[in-house]
Amino acid sequence: MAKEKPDLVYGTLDMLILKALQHDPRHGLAIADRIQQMSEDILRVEQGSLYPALYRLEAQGWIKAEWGVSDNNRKARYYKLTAAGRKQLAAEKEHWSRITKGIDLVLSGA
Amino acid sequence: MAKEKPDLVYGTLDMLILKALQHDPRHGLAIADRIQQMSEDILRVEQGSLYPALYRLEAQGWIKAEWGVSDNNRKARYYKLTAAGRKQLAAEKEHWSRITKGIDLVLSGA
DNA sequence: TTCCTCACCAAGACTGTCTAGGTTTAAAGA
DNA sequence: TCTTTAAACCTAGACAGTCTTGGTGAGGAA
Repeated sequence: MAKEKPDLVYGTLDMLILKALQHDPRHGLAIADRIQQMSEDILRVEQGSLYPALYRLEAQGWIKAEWGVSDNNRKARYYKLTAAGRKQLAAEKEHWSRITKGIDLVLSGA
Repeated sequence: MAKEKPDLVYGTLDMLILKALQHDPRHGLAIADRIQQMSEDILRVEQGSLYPALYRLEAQGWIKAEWGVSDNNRKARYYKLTAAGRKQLAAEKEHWSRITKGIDLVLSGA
C-alpha cells in the first residue's frame, strides 16, 4: 500500500540541476545536496535519477564536465553550466511557471 | 529543437480530474474540456491520457462511473467523485503545494 | 589491515503520458 | 435515403524520466 509519490516532479530535475549550477560548478553528489538544501529538505534527488539526468544534460550541451578533486580530496566530476544551458534554464523556468499557472487555475477554480 | 514538453505535468492529471469532478458529475470528454477551459487553455488533456487515468481512478475507488446520455443525446459514461475521492483530492493538493514550494525555493534561491 | 564513507556508474522495473489507431451512434447534409 | 461528420468511448504500443538495487574504486581512520 502506501504508494508514496516520488520525491520529484517528473521533468523538473533537469531544470533544478541547471539552477543548482547557476553560479558555481559542482560535482554530482554536491548538486543533489544543494537541491535538497535549497528546497529545505522538501526535494530529494536519488543517485539513480541524478546521473542519468547529468548525462542527458551533457549530451544536450547544457552542461560541461571535467574531472577534479572534491573538498574531501576524492576525485569527482565537476559540472558547469554552458551558455546554452543558461538559455535552457530560462526556457524551462518559463515553461514551469506557465504550467503551474494552469494547474493553479484549475485547482483554485470553482 | 523539436522535443516539445508534454502538455501536462506527469502525475498531476489524477488531481486535475478529481478537481474537475468536484461539484458535478461529468463524462470523459467533458472532463478534458473542463480542465482545458479552467486552465485558460494552458493545459490540454489527450484522450490517450484521459481514459487510462479514469480507469486508474475508478479502480482506486476515487470516482464512480455510470452510463448516461450527454447533452447531445449520445451515450456517455458519467463519472462522479466518491467520498474517498474527495479525501484523495485534498491529499493531492497538499502534496502538490508542498512540492511546488520546494521547487520554487530552489528556483528563487541565490 | 580492515572498515567506512565519498563519489561515480549501470541495469532493469515501473509509471504515466502520448501517438495513432479504432468502434459506435446521432445528427446534419446531399 | 444515403453519406458524411462529429461526439464519445476505447486500446495497444512506444517512450521518457524516476526509482531500486547493486556495484566499483579510492581516501581516511581505527
